[in-house]
Amino acid sequence: METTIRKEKSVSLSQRAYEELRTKILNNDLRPGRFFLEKELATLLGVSRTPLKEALVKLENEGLIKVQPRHGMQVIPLSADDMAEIYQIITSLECEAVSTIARRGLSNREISQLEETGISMAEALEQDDLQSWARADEDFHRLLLDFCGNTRLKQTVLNYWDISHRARMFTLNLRDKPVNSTKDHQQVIEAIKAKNAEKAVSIHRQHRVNGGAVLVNIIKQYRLDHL
Amino acid sequence: METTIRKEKSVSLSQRAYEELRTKILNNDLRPGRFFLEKELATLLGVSRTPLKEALVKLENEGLIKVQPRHGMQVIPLSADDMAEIYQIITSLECEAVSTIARRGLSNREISQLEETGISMAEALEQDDLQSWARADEDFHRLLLDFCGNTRLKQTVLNYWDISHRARMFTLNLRDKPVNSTKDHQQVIEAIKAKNAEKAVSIHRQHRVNGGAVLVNIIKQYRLDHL
DNA sequence: GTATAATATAATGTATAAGTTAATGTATTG
DNA sequence: CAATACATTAACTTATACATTATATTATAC
Repeated sequence: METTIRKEKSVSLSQRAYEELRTKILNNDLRPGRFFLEKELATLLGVSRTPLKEALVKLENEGLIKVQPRHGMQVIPLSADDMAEIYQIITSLECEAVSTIARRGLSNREISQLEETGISMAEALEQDDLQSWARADEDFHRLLLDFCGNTRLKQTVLNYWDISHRARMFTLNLRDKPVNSTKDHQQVIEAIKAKNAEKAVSIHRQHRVNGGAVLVNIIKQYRLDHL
Repeated sequence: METTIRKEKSVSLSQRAYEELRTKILNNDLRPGRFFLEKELATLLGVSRTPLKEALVKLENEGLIKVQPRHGMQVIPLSADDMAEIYQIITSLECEAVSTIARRGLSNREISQLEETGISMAEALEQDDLQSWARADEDFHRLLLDFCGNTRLKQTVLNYWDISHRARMFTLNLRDKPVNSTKDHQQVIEAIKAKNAEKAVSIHRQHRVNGGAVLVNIIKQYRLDHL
């Protein structure tokens, strides 16, 4: 508790503004496309404009928002085309990570960690808990990025996850039950165990291409052009 | 002339600070690893600290610098491992672009544009003009990114090009004459013409993997751990 | 009624002062 | 000589005042 307080005190206002704003964006608390003026946001976050501006520069650089001078900032709405672009990048880089891992191999401990996420996903499905399922699914993908060992690749993918997060969470309940995901993950793990990079990449790519297509189609189907 | 002045006037001080600082970084005008205090940079660029801070936030976000509170900012030195990481990402995303292009095909005009860069590269080699060669080489890669049509993928790759630019320019004169590059490029173009995505990707990947290995090896060989 | 010019307003850019805090220097003690 | 405590200095954070400029509103001319 005390360390939390102390840690909280050491975070600058600009860092706090950044984190709060980013959380609101990812939680769909700020309607995409709507403009928010600097003074509105400063009041909302309880800071002056200087730390707020710093936060806005970071978020714009990360592709989550766009600042239009004199009109304010807006959460960038995501179209189906945007999602297709983003998934193309995520797929490419994750496959690169999978390829690296499969060629190098993983320790038994690392394999266990991956398998545990599959168990969690299956349990979450049994309990009809899509939020837990999504977290376990993300754990799987994140572990792949961790094991790859390329910190910049991981950071780049995480950034694109952020950008697509709202759309992924928004459409979670609109998709069919993700029973295939667990199978795909298991097959990727098997291929990694066998050090079959080509197969691991092929399965993972198909997994991501399918997932991306589902998402893009939902956006088109529901005409959600302001996600 | 007047439009230049007017355009110049409309660029904010923070944008100007960002561009000047970025140019200095890419030109190796600021020694990597050395710290520069905010007030030093503000004086150097002739601005106050507010626009400078904004510039620093952007550059740090782009991975070109690191700001260490109370010590100032430093251009991030690049090690051989860093370059290996960066080239892994560039290679993966460029190959994704090549795959997309080769599967979709290019117009005759687009093919011509690519071939023109090969001509420029050959001419530059004849004249022993490595700077011109480097520009033509970059033109080739940039066109691939343009034709792919994924603006985020292009932006991400350009950002990593930026980060690696200093190392690439620094080592330009330390590498063997890049005669293979022109051949590789030509073969990629031929495979794209034939809509052979697998072949185009394979050649391009090998091209980039080789280029990356050369760079990484030069950094290791010359012990250039502060590039 | 429409187009244009003038004016007012509001949003943002920028500079800088004040406050906070971390780094450094110095003195003291064991 | 090393470790620790304290004082000083310097770097950065933050708030806000002022300047600039883009946008909105109003007035005027045709």
